[in-house]
Amino acid sequence: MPGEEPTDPYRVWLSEIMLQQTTVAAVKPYFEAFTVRWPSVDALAAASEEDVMAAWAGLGYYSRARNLIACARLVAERCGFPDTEEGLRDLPGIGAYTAAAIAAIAFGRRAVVVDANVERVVSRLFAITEPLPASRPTIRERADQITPEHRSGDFAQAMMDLGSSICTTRAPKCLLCPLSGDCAARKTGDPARFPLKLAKKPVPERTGRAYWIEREGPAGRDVWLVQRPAKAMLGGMRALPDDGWSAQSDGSCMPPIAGNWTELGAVRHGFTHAKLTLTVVRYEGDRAPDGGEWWPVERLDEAGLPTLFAKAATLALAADASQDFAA
DNA sequence: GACCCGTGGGG
DNA sequence: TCCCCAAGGGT
Repeated sequence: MPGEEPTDPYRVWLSEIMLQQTTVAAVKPYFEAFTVRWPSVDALAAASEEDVMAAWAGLGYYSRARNLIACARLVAERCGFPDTEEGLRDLPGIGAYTAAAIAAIAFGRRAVVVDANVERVVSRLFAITEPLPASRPTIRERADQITPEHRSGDFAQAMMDLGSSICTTRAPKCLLCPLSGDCAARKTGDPARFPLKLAKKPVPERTGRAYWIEREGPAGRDVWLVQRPAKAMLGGMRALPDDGWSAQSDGSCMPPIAGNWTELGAVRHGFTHAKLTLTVVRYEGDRAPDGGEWWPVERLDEAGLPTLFAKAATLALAADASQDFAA
């Protein structure tokens, strides 16, 4: 990966977007699927938004997928990626980190690449006692000082590898670390204390309901799916209808149509800033709601449901199965 | 700067 | 089980 073979800006960009706040293991199958299905930025630019969102389902942070499409279309229109940090920085979904990473790795520019790994390594190397996030400017300055003029992309990848495999958040493997002799945090005797961080706010508990509405359609069983509004949580994704729960407030418990509803159970799901208990209820009746679509239950895995609603669907289908068994 | 946005794995 | 957190960006 580092150095030798020419690095395709499209693949570098795609992998960097996918890797934002996401582990390599989680990204791998998605990266493979995307690059097979859309081998170039032009191919991705020509894809439908619906297909890309569905292909992203399960990876999380869905605004990345919306920005991915917008970015691909801009780049295709302009006949290629800009080859400077500043040019890249102006594209949707590309911030300071990603612009620096692409400029360095794909275009061989000198750039100071600072992600959470580099923050940790640098904080320890220099034993920076100011807590994050206030220490960011200092960390960036220090990172700039140790970034070489040439092959800064390889340097960045080496720093990130060091941070993810040796200079880990907990129990850093200092005995294996090539920097241990220079590490100020190691000299303090407690390197894992770095980087210092401000205490976080507690995560609220929320409750909500999801509605399972089934019919016997012309080609088999269908379930009613809706598309979530673009900007909110899980924005733009297909989902089961729900009662309007959010990270800020509980749902209303109001079903989308009147009728008999049967509680099937509940699923738990943790988001970054809220924990949710989602009760799944099934409609017993013959009316159809509006503002959505019937989706074949047999092909539900192709609907691109975010993990929360995939869990809810699994619960509903298991309840169906046990009911069929009882009958 | 603060807050919003998912998910899966490790300890 | 629970908590922490990861190759961040947008507002």
